[in-house]
Amino acid sequence: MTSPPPKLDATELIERFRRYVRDRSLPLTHQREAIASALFSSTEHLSVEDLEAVLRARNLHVGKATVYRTLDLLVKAGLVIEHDFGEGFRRYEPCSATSHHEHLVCLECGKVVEFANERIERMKALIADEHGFRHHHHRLEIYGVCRECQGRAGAPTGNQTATTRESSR
Amino acid sequence: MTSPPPKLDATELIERFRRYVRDRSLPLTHQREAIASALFSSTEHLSVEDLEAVLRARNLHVGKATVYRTLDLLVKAGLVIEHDFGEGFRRYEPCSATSHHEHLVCLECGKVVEFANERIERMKALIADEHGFRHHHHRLEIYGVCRECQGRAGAPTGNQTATTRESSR
DNA sequence: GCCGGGTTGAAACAGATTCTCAACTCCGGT
DNA sequence: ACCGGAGTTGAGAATCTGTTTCAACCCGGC
Repeated sequence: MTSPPPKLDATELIERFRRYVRDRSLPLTHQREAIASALFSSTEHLSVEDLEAVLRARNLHVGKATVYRTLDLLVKAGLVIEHDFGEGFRRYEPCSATSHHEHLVCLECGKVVEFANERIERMKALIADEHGFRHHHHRLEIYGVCRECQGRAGAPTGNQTATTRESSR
Repeated sequence: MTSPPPKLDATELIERFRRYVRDRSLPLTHQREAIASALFSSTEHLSVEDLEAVLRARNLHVGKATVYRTLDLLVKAGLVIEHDFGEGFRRYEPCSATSHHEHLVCLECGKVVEFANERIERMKALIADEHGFRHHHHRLEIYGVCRECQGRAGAPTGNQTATTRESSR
């Protein structure tokens, strides 16, 4: 069984971001703090739209151009991971403390469940080797229908009940 | 050992497409034949832009809406596989005769190498199961640097133009 | 050849992301 | 506190991929 990977503390991430920005003599603006804080305070895979909603809820006005620019900065700083689940837009996730993890995505409700698997990790290194590639990173996403959604639509299979809800769009 | 997965013959694929269309009482238009033929005659992972270039080179004029619609049809027919390598657009590949395969992508030159791995295939089914997901499809891409590119410079000193693979998206 | 439903293509549209550029902010030096 | 300049911001325009619209057109059965 795979356990839910705990995230780094939001405060720790913010601190690292401040350091990153300062070390490069870049200005630490209110907008940057607001965006980083909003994103780090979540454990979901947020879209830009989601993020803007969080900021609005905090009564902060930040232009979308700035949101995109700051996200790029956070990715470059290695504090945020960018995902593309094939929805036509990207999602962003605070950098996890645990090693690389993969994603199960429900095609019906968009729920994303994370899992880590040591064997897959090893295997992908092996395969890269086998083909003479120096492995850099990889992406593995499994798309399917989660238990809850199987209960609803077409599947005549049993309708067992709830599992933990991890994230929804 | 993974061997290069051979494609189905272009003629065979075209024939299947004709059958698919006919069986559904859909009209077999010149545009559909042209698009299918253009795509099937390639073993690459073509973008819509690539495909339009092939059509132009054959002096065929097909509207882009039709290209997109026909690609959807081919995917539905199971004769073409749609890929999203996170570049901001999709690529299409004639359906291979072999089972599902994965992709190794070189970050330097953009080369794509295909491989299949039975164990990964099994493992992903297992993981989906474990989380109560009905598996639909998945995507696994390993990004790294191929042997040829490792031979060349690694430092940011020189700078070959070679390939511009700097996908900002 | 006629007819009718499915198809086509140009252009409008839609959604995500990037670009433009004048106004503004951060921050180190004074 | 004040200045100055480099870097940032934001509103909107622009871009890019992909979809929708709709009148004209083609395919295929009769």
